[in-house]
Amino acid sequence: MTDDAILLATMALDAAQEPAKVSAVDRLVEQIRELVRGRDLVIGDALPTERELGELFQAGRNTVREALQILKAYGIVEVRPKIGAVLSDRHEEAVRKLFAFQNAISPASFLDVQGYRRVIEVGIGDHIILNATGDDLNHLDVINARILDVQGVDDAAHCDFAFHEALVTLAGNRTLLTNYRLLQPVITHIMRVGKANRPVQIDTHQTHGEIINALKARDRVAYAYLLSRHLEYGLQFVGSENARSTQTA
Amino acid sequence: MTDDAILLATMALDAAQEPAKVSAVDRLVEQIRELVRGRDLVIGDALPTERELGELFQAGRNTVREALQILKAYGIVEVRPKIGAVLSDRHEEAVRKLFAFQNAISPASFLDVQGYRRVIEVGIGDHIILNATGDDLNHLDVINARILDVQGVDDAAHCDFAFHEALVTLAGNRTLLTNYRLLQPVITHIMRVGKANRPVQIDTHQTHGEIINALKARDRVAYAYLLSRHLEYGLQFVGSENARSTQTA
DNA sequence: GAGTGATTCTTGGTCCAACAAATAAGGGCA
DNA sequence: TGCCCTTATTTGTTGGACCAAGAATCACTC
Repeated sequence: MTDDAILLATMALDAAQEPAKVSAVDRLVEQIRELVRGRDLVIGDALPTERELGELFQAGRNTVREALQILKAYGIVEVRPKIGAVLSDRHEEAVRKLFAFQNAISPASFLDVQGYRRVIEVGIGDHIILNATGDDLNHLDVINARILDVQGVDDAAHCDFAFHEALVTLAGNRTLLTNYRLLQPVITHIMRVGKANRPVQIDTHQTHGEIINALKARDRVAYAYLLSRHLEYGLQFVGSENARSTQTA
Repeated sequence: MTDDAILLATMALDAAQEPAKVSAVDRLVEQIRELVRGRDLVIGDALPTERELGELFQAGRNTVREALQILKAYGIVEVRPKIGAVLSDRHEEAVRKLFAFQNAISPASFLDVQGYRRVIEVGIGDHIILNATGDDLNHLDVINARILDVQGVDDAAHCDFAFHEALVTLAGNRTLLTNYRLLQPVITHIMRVGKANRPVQIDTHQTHGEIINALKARDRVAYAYLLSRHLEYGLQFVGSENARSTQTA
């Protein structure tokens, strides 16, 4: 945890590089964060009421509300009527939402995302083959089986993503997993489009199974081949749907 | 979720629009986004004033302001006094900031980040070797040369990152590049710590040069080896820094 | 005394009015 | 023309008002 301590300290330094231009709202955001840190509040604890915060920091309630809106957008608090603002653990979700927001403005092509996935999922093959236990791989089977039980396109897409997410989890790298999860909305959307054209739960389950078998056989070449083909397979369907794909993977 | 259904129904009666959020602020956020899309506004264009937005969407100015605070936190508008809200291109920066914020709460270890970088940077080797032109690789030389001209640790770290960023850029995948850039604060910090112990601009330049030469020779094995060693090389210094820091603390 | 229903009170959600600060815009002047 | 000053507009901030929803309290009944 020494790494984390240092990282934490410097991140704080990086964040505090805005000398001038302090609006009351920004000041309040920082003060509320300090309040949270100072009181050692944990997820689920409630902050003072808006009126109390205003009195505490000498600010109007509207100003407090604007600060809370920012904190809410950042996913650190969740404000419930009558209860007030409570500390939330939705920051990862907030990052995902913001990321999708950005993609909605300047959308990356499907091909682009699939290319990213290929680099990641193929790249972790070696680590999985060298380190994954039999139980790990059997767990993949369990997750893969779920796709046979669902009906709607949305659920199927979520099951599909859950499998790939489990795959990435086996890489044992938190940064990698966090980054991969960032693309969850985009990836599931790609899957939805693919599955909408033609329900392929059985095919997907089959292909996932082959990928798992390649891992069980510790065959890195087969794994990379099957995975690449799997990702490209979905592409031919989204290709007809979305003609915006210009990037090369 | 029955409450949501009821609320949704009333919203439909009220606004006759698609499932807008239950809050007027969230509704405004969406309406302003639609306004931007509908008018084909580009970066730098100004939105209507707060009062005009309020009149346009039947909302009070404070409500408009709360919506603008969210949009501002999301990095898609910037509010300037007297001018009003203008469209901004800071959304990527906003994502990075929020991502760093998340890391400050649950920080990943250095080893974790370096492992992520290894997967990415090694994984794109094949694509670079197959697709990069001579000019592309010469451009890497240009960027690499800059590290010899700088003095401070911070500048050296930024140059170092710029090289790796240029490397990832050659993968020609926007999603990949965006994700890599997300870790810029963390990565540059790792570099700062490494270079603080011992100024190694010349060594770094040398190693980067070897990596470029491997790419020029289209030698993927050498590229993967040199890059892996390069990333591990930095690790030993951050390791000693951690130990030293623990003793002092 | 326990349970239950009505009432009160607190709190967030929204809006308005007012003032301060900042600044773009326009007019006056050399 | 070019510069400076005034003015008007707009954001920044605050306080207050009201509403709706839900928690808390109290009164009533069994």
